[in-house]
Amino acid sequence: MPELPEVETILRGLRKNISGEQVSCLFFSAARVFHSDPEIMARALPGQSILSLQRRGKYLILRTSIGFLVIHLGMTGQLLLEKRGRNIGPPCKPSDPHVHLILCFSSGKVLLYRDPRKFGRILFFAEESGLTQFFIRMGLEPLSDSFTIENFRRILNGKKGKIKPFLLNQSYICGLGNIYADEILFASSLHPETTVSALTENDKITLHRFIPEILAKGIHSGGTTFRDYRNSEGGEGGFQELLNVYGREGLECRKCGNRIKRIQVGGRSSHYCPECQRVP
DNA sequence: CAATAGCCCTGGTGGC
DNA sequence: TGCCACCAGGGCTATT
Repeated sequence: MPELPEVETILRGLRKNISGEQVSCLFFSAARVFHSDPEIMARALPGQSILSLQRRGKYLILRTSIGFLVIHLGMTGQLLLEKRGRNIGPPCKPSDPHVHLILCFSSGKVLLYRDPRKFGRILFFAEESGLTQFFIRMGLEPLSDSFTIENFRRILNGKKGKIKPFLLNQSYICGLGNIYADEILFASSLHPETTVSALTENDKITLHRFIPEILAKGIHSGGTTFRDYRNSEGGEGGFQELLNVYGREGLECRKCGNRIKRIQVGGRSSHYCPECQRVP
């Protein structure tokens, strides 16, 4: 499940490898991952160069002089670089049925979008205004200067739900998913069912500190490979070795030795230590 | 407006 | 060994 650290790791890999590359040809499948008409994108992109790459929450944005290619990896999406596609026959048709987009570059490099579960999404915006409109409801970027304690307090203010669903809501803070949300709550010693309205000022300060800190650690480790995640070069991340609660149900808490529990909160499984994370 | 339930989708898993 | 129901979960839509 690619979350902010995984998307950031992919972004850095792509920046290194396809910045300035010119699209020579492309392939797209009929999968429902395309939330914009892929024909328009397919007509626009050949001949264009990748001018820059950015990330917004869990979205990747590839800018060309003719428009913006926006990609979300969903649950199982992968962006993979190949030197000169072994499984791509001319012009560029995939043998892997899970590959839904291929960008071939003039240099011979190839970028594949692969997504077995098809929860990902690909969009194309010819105008920057369309891009801006698309991201208008996105929340605070947790690793940007806008993630101040004042802004964090402001988005928490008046919320009635539990902290775990709050952290997962992309219109409040963008980029967190189930893994990092659980890890942030463990680091903050907060039970996932704590109501937002019950958070003390100290809780808020602690959360505000650990949200960027845990995400930065994830990026430093190259992301978390729990199952499907691979970086753009096909490699695995390292943060799964450092997880304290996610995926550790029944195992001993690294801090206190008690058994890690798993419960459903807001329809999502939540892993926590009943000893270290106080009951609300 | 805010919170929540249901839906999409397929590979892996566990029970028999 | 084979079969199959079941689960994971990001983000959107519909509902309360």
